[in-house]
Amino acid sequence: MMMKKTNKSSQGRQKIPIAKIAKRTNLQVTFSKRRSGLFKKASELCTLCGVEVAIVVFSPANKPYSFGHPDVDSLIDRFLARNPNFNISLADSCQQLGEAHKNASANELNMHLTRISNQIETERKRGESLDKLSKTSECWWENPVDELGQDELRILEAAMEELKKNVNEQANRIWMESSNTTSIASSFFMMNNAHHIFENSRSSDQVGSDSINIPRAYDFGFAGNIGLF
Amino acid sequence: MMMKKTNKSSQGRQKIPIAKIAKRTNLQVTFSKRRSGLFKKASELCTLCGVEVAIVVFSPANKPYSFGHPDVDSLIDRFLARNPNFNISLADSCQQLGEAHKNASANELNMHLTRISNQIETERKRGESLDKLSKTSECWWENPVDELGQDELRILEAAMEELKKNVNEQANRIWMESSNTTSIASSFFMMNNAHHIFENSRSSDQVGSDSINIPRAYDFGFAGNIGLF
DNA sequence: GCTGCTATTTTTAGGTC
DNA sequence: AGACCTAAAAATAGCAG
Repeated sequence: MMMKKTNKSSQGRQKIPIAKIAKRTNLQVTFSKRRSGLFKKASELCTLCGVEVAIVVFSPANKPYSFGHPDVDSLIDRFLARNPNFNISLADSCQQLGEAHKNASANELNMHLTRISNQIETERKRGESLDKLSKTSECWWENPVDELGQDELRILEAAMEELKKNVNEQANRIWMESSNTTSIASSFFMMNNAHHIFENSRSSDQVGSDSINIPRAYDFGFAGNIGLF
Repeated sequence: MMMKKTNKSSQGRQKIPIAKIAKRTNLQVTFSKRRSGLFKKASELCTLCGVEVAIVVFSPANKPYSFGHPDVDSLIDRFLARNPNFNISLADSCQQLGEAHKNASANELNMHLTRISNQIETERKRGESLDKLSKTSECWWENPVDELGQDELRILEAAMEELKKNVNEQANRIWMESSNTTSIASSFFMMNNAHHIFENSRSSDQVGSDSINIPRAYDFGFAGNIGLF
């Protein structure tokens, strides 16, 4: 109806091929916009369908960004729990650990235990989500484990041996329960501008939880703030 | 130009509020469509900007779906590598393990070692990405570890004690390297219809790698294919 | 569950500030 | 890096099969 404005301020969205963007500045802008779009889509999916979503993005400069509802770490935990060899015993596990270490470099060793201790800590922090399952387990295995310092492994090894017998039945019940319930206890979103920490500082940079957070400076003991988005 | 068809077959896209969808069937369809959309957006972001993205979604029925470029696990590893307590020793780690186990239920115990063995396996499978770092490590720690069966832990414990001294320097170098390179060696996408395995079967259901994969049936020893998306 | 359809909403490329 | 603008491109709600 209206005549087209002569000083057309924009020709609107242009079609671009899905291939690596050449222009650095362009790429940067697109990365920001599409990352936001992706996180928005994710949060909509969470709300609309009552599901849980975690996203991790590493920028071209290797800077991590993340979105998580209810939070990235618990979802990663849960995802990693899809278990290829569920019937492994603690002894086997430790043997594997040893085997792996035999052929590992110093760095690999560190990463091993980095990851393992990380897992353990995360594990310890939750556990409330597993409370409902506690009731179902017999306590026979708790008795022998009492004052285990360095010998805990042996004892647990034996316990595990027994434990294996109950795993499948238990697993069955767990899965049945989880597939019957649609309730995803969820109360907030988190969009994290994630970060690497090699010392012990922990900067948060989380977006979400109703409002946008205030960006914080990174705290690298050795490198300061890594540039480039 | 064309007159509008009287038998309008559709009123097109309807606006819906971003709130939990009430109708189960509707929710299911929306979940599928939007999940696909999300994964597509993610893959476009990867291609356009040369970045790495991992997504994990748990459906209302708790079934995990995932997208990852180049793959979910390595990105999760990398993400988890932002390490709150990098200086922990293997001894500490094992003690923590023991402590945690002391207060854990049978299921929790299994999940502990499930996760740990999982981590170990993942770790063993890669390592090629860390090859460049192998050179930098001294081999002093390899000598004592030779015929370690049940005693591997003690030996490694000692080794770790020494190893701690090199960690920070090593970490520094790793981080420097990774933040200086923009090259994200990437050659394919993976869209995993992930799964829980409580026995030992490993179904892949991976989409991507240039083409769409052929869906496979799940292989649960106890429950067959778990319904609901 | 899926594919296809279509009308509409939503995203976003390329600008400017 | 953001916020805003425009108009074209892309995603998708509701329905059919």
